[in-house]
Amino acid sequence: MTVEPETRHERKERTRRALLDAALSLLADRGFATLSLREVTKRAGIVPTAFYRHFASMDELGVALVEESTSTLRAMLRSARSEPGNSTDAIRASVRTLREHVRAHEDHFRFVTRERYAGSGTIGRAIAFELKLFSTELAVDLARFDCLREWSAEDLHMIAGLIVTAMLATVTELLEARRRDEEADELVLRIAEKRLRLITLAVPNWR
Amino acid sequence: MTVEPETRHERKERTRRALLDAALSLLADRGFATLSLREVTKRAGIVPTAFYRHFASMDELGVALVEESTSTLRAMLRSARSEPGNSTDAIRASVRTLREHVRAHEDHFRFVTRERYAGSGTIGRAIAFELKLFSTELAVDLARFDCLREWSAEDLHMIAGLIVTAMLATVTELLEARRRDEEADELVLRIAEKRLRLITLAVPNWR
DNA sequence: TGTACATCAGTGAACGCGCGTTCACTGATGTAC
DNA sequence: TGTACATCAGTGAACGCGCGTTCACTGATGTAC
Repeated sequence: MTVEPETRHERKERTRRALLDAALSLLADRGFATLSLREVTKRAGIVPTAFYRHFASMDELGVALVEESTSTLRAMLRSARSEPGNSTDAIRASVRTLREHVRAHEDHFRFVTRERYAGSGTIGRAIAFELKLFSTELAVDLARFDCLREWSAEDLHMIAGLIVTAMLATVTELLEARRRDEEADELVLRIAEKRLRLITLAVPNWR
Repeated sequence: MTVEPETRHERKERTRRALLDAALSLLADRGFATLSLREVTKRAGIVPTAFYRHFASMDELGVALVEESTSTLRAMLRSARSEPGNSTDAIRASVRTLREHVRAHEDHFRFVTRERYAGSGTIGRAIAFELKLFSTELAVDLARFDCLREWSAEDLHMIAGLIVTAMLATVTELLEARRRDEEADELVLRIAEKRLRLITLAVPNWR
């Protein structure tokens, strides 16, 4: 086993990563606002004062977590886009995609769903902004469907918002249905599918 | 102006009320977990140690807030129940009822929507439990409608959950649309009505 | 390649502060006779 | 009604602790020649 040479830059990046991971692991059952700088550095294995080599404040670390998390969300949206046009299949596939991504990045999804309403600080606003963007992108996607082509912008945003809200509810349900409990997981997915199906069934009757 | 005589019990009750109100006002833009006992007692106008004459811990105060808030929620459900059977009118009336109750008890609604996902402590669990109960009661109400009479229990709970989720989203939107901004308020209500209408339109197509 | 200097991630001591909780207390209200 | 004692909401001093932030530092890595 040879010793990997590591540049100063690489080492710094590794410590930054350790700080972010330390924060994420501490966030498993608490809100971001209750995290202390000393706690995070302790778990990351550095001295408190070294924190400032990476972030000016805990708030700045929080913003970095939002950025990471939203790029996870975006990756999910990209996956979901390449799915069948048939609505029943699309729903099925979307929900499965959601499950996969939630399981692969539980900490990011927990962070987003938990901090969304946690306060009125920088983090909450950043998350709200990203989710709004997310909903808007979904509205654009929906507009491509034949049956929705003539809907007004407001109505498209309304339905996109409803879908995002329903999906976020599913995310928190998945996070509560503890990993490995296959049965609870499947129930959550079945209800999630039903919710989406209900929404699509309403479309032909609109107006 | 005569001096009101006050029993020891009345005085104690008044201080307890002051503690709850102090907490609620501090919760306007922060999470419950970030509140300190000293801060709450300071705002309530008593010395920190006197806190223990009323609650064994901040957590116990939090539970008292959950109880208060859920009784506010129940009062709202009761109002909503005495509404017209016609679905369009019922939706309109429900949304207006929601607005009224939110405006009358902003602090309770903010507390519930914010602490719902805030952590995994006693408070979050108590709120989740109450909302589940709320959703179940709504499912029972829905079962009385002709068009939903033959739905399975799972499907009724699914639709009730969707409605509760949509309504909670409306609550946070109302809390964000600052009081007095009549225009923003009306927009929120219009979208809220549309969401509910969309859900009801799906019903005849189910199965 | 070798040397001399600059950079900078991480260290460790120190600071003042607000925290939750303990304790013995005060003095007004309540109760028993 | 008057007195003597009990209750108990609220007080104030004190404690040890973890907090964020400052500062001068160390020593390995990077750079210029």
